[in-house]
Amino acid sequence: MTQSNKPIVLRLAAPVPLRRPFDYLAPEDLSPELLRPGIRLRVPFGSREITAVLMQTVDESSVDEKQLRAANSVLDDEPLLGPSIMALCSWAADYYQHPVGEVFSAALPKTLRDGKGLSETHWRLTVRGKGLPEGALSRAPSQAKALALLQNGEQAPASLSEAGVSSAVLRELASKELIERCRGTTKAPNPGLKESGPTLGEEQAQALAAVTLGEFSVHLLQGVTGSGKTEVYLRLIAACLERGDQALVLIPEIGLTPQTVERFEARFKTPVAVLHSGMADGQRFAAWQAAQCGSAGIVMGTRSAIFTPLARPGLIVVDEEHDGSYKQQDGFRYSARDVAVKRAQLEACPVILGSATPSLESLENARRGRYQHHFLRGRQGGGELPMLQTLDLRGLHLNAGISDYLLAAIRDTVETQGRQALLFLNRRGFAPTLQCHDCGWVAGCDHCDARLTVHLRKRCLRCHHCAAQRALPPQCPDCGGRSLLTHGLGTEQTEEFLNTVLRCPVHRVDSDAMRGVDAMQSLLEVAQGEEPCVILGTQMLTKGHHFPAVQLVGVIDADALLYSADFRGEERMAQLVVQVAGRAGREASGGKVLIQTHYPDDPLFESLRDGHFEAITTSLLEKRRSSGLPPFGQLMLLRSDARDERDGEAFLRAVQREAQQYLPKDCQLIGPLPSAMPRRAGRFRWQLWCIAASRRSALAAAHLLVDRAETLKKPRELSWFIDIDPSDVL
DNA sequence: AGCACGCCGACT
DNA sequence: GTCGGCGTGCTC
Repeated sequence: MTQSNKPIVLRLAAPVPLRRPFDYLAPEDLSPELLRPGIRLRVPFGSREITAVLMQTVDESSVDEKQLRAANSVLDDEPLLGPSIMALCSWAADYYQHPVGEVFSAALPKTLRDGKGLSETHWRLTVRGKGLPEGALSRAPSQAKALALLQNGEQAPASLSEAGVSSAVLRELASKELIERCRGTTKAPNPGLKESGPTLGEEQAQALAAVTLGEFSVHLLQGVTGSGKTEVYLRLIAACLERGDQALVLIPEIGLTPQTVERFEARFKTPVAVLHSGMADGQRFAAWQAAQCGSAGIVMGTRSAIFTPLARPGLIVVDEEHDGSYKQQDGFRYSARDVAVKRAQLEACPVILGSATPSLESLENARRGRYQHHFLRGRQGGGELPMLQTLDLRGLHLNAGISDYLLAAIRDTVETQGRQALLFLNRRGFAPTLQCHDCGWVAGCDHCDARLTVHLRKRCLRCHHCAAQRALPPQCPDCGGRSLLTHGLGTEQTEEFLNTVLRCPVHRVDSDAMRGVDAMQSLLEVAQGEEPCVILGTQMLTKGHHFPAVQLVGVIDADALLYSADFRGEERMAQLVVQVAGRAGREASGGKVLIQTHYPDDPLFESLRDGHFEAITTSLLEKRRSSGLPPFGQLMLLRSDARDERDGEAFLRAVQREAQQYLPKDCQLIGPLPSAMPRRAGRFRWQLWCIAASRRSALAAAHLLVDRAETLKKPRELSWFIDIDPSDVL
């Protein structure tokens, strides 16, 4: 009996937007044990050569073997991605129904995606350097010192420069062939502390004790601003490092301020690798490598850092887990918080989700006992929670949105008490509408179903949904009328008003005012300086920053948040008010929060006033349960985007018709519906909702929808995508 | 996403 | 007569 010598088939993730892997034959003359999942290969792809990641080797290809091409070369002798990251990426590609290749791309820095090798970043002694007789470099003390440091093994450039060794000295030693570059290898992170933390409170100690390292568990750590969540993270990280493991810390996008990193660096001796989207490729690559080889004990980053491989993962922390920036809003639309939980499971380590205002999803998971729930109720350092007060706006006279009562409170804060006031208004610009008083014309965007916002400072009209911008017209373009009115309110207007009635500085904090890299930094410096002032801003203000001298927080228009078309409007409003309130009186006591609303009797405001965030979440969860919305039903959207007004609707309707008969029983298709803003940037957007009662059928439904959408023929210029667990349904 | 192949307008 | 416009179809 002749046994045919079956070739090994390589299943690869190729960096193309296709939802399937590609099979190849192994390169000629290669010992099979080198073909380990997680290595990269160069393979011919159409007419070009690409870098792909080996997912697995299989005995038989799903395509005709004659069509298989052989890989050109193997790039790595060791897998770049370990088994848990490999499994994580495969899971994510399936769960989010996103092309595998693009998911794997998220786990590699650009340099490695492009096929370059791991760089040799560290320094070590050469044979010659090791054999150097004692006292040989007595005339070059800095070189001798560097050599002495390297006796203990290879060193990263960062740790050498910290020890006072300049790169010039290293160059000199390298030219004498006493030292050489090498690849940094796994090395236990230095678990030592630079400084010890404060004594833990009882609740903090309890939370800390509940986390067992070395096994999977999910912990929801709920504590108001100033309750010491970070201290619990730091203690856990210390324990993790003590075991020789690394910790991965995720923080929201805007929260990644130098201060956040500094706080960790001040506590620990181990290097902290920082990863975020704004970094240069080189820096990012260096941080990735430090995480992957294990030379950094702490890896800290924004959303995308969740896919960074760690040599010895021991703990994952997701700070401000409710934060919207954890959900990617284009391309690969994953939630880093949810991926973190999956990753912890695969790595068999604990994950801590921390927030003052947890998402309803996490709260429900805690209620069901899937997550352990820990509360930190007391404020560290004896600071008291600010008093929340609603201000009934009905019938009151307003100046730029500010009632006389709020103005008096601001005056009292800055002028009498010499403290700072923080005002929150979630609309930038001067006014959201420009109208002609003579004919009623309203300035609208040519490309979106939106009104243009008046920006007086820049004397222009801007669309906040696309790039459109034009000069402020001197007269009505329709009738030539000269009296143009503005309606509604924006931060610019309130700023202008406050400047006319207050003597202290008014600092505006929105994406217009915070253009430069340093703008936020210098504002924070002003705020730390404790000079009496008003800080007026949008959403930007609610994230993480410390304003120690703020005594009064004003929410100028709480109602606007409630009117959101999104079903998460109320949840967001409550989170936002609590977050913004957390900025008040952090160090001092007697902080006050004033919420301006026309609906002071709304139970939501009543609960906020009484400090019952839990009462709010309980009632919101009840509403979600009765309507079958998340977290009780799993939501996904098939969204279309086309130049033609009707194409998207027709396409989604066709998908719906075909999918309907195969849909699991506990799933429901709704729509197609036009988006809340049907036309945006010149494209018409439609969406098909799918709500599934169970996770299992949600996955089946997602497969089904994508399969139908891929098969059905569609107009050329129509594009579609699926959004699993969407954060915004607008 | 790339990239090639493919069939119609203004240039050396 | 060709260079090149971007429509459309494929990539193991």
